[in-house]
Amino acid sequence: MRVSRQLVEKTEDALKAGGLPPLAWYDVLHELAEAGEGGLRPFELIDRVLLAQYNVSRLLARLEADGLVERLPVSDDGRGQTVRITPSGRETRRRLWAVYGKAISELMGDRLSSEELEMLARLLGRLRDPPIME
Amino acid sequence: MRVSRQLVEKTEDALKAGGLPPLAWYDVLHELAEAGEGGLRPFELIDRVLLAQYNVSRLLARLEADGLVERLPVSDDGRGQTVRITPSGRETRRRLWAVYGKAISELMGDRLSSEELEMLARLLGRLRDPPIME
DNA sequence: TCCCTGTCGATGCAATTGCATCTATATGGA
DNA sequence: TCCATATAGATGCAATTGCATCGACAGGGA
Repeated sequence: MRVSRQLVEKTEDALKAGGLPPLAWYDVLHELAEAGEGGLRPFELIDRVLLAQYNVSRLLARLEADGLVERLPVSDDGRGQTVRITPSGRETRRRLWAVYGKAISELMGDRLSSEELEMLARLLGRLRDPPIME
Repeated sequence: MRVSRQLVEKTEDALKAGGLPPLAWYDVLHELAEAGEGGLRPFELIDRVLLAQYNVSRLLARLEADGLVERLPVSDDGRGQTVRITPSGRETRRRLWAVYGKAISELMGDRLSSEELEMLARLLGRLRDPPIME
């Protein structure tokens, strides 16, 4: 817990220092970028990014207000919507990654060998729910 | 990040289900219990529990309002105070631990062997700041 | 067709967090 | 002694989070 807190905190600090939005924005933009032009439904986002429903709802509102995503009505479900990343959103994601990726390599890559990193990933994977056994 | 989020979330859920306060309360009560009758100054607490200063200040106010800690003026520094855990605070800590400890064994102890747990602790220790090299 | 129940997403309200700043005291130097 | 600076801790205000609930639509059975 302590380690993950420290890592997140330092990464958030680096983002703030660069005048960039928080890590959660990266997560969402990343998933949406992966999803491509088809976009994603908010409920799909929810189980990918480990944020509560109301949190996703509000984060999407902020992303939309900043022009980073757009919401499209979905034809076969009147309740829903599809969220798609915009070019500006891709650009922001790229800038976030420049800082985020750098933080990861400094905080992790530089401290552990690749064997150790793999071992760490394997052990943590076993703690995931659902567990990843490999 | 994902794993630690899940672990914290599940542990918090277990605490809530038991009508208990959040994990941060445990951390502080734990440190104060370790510190014994001498208590701790708030600033000492801050670097032990990885909470921001204003966060500690407010958490202590809540703990005091609940009668779990008491604040004593400190003779040789008029700005400061000493925070000491009360019997009721020790009791609460005990009840928190019953749930917290159980969560740890279910979420970690049951999923990894003791060799793996030790390996995990060693790897994470290397990521700490300051790093623990052993 | 008409409910009943379930799912999608939004939101009012209270609690918490983050940020900046403030007050009060301490400490060291001119 | 007096002042400048530093440290301990609190707090006003805005943003975010958590909780509960709501409104809207979907889907299935009577």
